[in-house]
Amino acid sequence: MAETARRPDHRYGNRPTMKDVAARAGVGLKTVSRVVNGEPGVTPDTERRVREAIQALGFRRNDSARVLRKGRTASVGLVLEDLADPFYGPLSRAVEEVARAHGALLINGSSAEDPDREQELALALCARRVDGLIVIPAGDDHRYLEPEMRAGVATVFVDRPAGRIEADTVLSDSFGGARAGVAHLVAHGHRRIGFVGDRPRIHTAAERLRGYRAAMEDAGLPVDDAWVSLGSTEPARVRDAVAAMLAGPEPVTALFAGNNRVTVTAVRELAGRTRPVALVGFDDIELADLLGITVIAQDAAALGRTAAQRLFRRLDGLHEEPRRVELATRLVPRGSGEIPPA
Amino acid sequence: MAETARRPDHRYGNRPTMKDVAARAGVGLKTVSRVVNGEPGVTPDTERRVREAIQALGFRRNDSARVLRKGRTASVGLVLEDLADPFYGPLSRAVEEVARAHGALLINGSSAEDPDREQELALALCARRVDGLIVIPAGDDHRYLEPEMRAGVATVFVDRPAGRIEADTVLSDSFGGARAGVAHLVAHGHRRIGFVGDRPRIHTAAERLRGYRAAMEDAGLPVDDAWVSLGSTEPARVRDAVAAMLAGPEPVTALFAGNNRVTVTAVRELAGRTRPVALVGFDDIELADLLGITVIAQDAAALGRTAAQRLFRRLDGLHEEPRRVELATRLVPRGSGEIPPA
DNA sequence: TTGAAAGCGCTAACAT
DNA sequence: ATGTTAGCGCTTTCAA
Repeated sequence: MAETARRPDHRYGNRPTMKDVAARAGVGLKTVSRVVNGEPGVTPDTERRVREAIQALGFRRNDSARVLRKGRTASVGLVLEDLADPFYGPLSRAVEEVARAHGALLINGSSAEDPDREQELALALCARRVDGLIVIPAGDDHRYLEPEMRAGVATVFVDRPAGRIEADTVLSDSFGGARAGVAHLVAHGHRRIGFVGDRPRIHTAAERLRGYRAAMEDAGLPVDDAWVSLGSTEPARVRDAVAAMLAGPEPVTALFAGNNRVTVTAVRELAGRTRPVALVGFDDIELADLLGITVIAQDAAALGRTAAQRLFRRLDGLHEEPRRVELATRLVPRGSGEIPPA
Repeated sequence: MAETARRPDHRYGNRPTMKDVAARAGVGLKTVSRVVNGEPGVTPDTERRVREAIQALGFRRNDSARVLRKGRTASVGLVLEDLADPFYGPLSRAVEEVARAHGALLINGSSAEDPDREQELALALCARRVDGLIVIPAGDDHRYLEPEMRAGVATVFVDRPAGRIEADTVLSDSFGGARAGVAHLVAHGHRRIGFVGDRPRIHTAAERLRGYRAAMEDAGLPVDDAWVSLGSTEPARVRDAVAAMLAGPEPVTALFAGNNRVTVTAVRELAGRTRPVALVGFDDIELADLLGITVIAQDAAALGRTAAQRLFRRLDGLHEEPRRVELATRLVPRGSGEIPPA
């Protein structure tokens, strides 16, 4: 009596369903559902039989089907720039912890700083019907998310603000941080200070440059165009920029590095030189303490945590105007920022 | 003529469905499906009308429903130890890149080195019907995954082997790497060498310790129990371990650090001392070049890439015995490992 | 070229 | 306490 497959076997390797469990346990489908979901109204004996059938068949609930019916996926999406960047690891982890506390899984992807890829990723996540979306923008126009947000996808932007739409946003105080860092260099006697940062269309890069200019202006210092260099954070580009600022008859005596990638390369470049050059970098870096690198530290985990908390508050039904939160940065003097002008 | 809601509005904020698009475009449901999925057999004019309706309604295909029907989710799960650990960032990113090349999304979660949490996460991913699973094990018994793997979830273990089941595995050569690192210290004249590693039930920690013992034995050197310390990688624990080995009348003259977390703390501890102590660490670390830290480097990205490639080959129907791949490590001398005994 | 009907595996609503 | 029915939004199958 050969039993023929009831279902085409291209799917899930022919996994058992609740129906199969019900048949085996000799109960109704809904009873299995009750046991699986821990709902009340099942006698201990029935429950035992159902559990045995589940065990014997190796049944596991298909959450895709569940999602389709319930309308919530218990998952949130995180679009960031590069999972491999040490700045985003703690941020992701913090988002994950909050999600976990709310019983949700985290789906994440890297935009690689490409606006098209950001959009493609964000929309793919929406198609998966993530309950919420946390985005570290690569692009500066997020109107493509409007239909999704109207349809109920809670969305929070982190690290950089949303472009051309209103949305919850959690940022670090890039402007204030950079201003404080540059002021610190000024206080130590520097007058020719260079700024090497990320591409200008990146919000944080622009803000930090603005902070630099503000601090210079506060001190009544002029800014020579040759002291400012924005662009890719590729080591070669940064190295060239640093070298250029240190060349010539009136080289800068101090540098402000716009983010962790720039700082790392700048430190390497300065290490090969004899004349001491002061340095303050935005973002803390592992082992910066041992190298004596003065930094403007921002709390990546707090950024992620704050954003995720906001997201889940929205999912819990919070209805209010989008809010913009700015987290303070902290100057950590370790030596490199306290070197006097040569 | 008030139009009443056809669907309860607790779901997806009442998103339009293909049915809605079909009604608006005045075509059948299947025609919409054809357009959305780029299937042939639709006249340009019909397609245009459908696209207009999609645009007007802000329709986006519900992939949950699609998954239910098709049986594949185009997503893979990654269970790792801690997304915030700089070792796992590049690994995740590499997995993501491969997944992306195959049109799949990545869902990842941290086990926090807790076997129960690893299992909970892995099974939650299976319930979501990820097509495949990449696991960096926290536990040492993975029989719980047997039903899932039989049901067709492709599974690859990375960084550490699976416990009590047969499965594809991608590892670094921890034994060989540690052996080479310790041999390097021996070659520089050290006879009393300490080993500080992670908890012994973690496979890589055990293998590296084995490599340490092998190198010592190769050199005909005895190993004093006081020179070996395995346990948590918490800074306090590591600091105490290092301090203990450096105390007493016959302190170690060199240290082998079992992983990146240990190395970082060991470097900090040694930096505060006057007597020079040689150090070789397993795992490369950012800025280790500037600090002159000699390391056994492993390629985290290659680990992730190799595992993901294996996974997708399985998903493409590869049928063969589970294989175990071991990637070579590389000794990178930078100074700390070449310090002679005090 | 197009569409109607069936059904993926589950849960909500409503019997019994 | 338990079961039956309908239907989530899509794809598959088959007919027109």
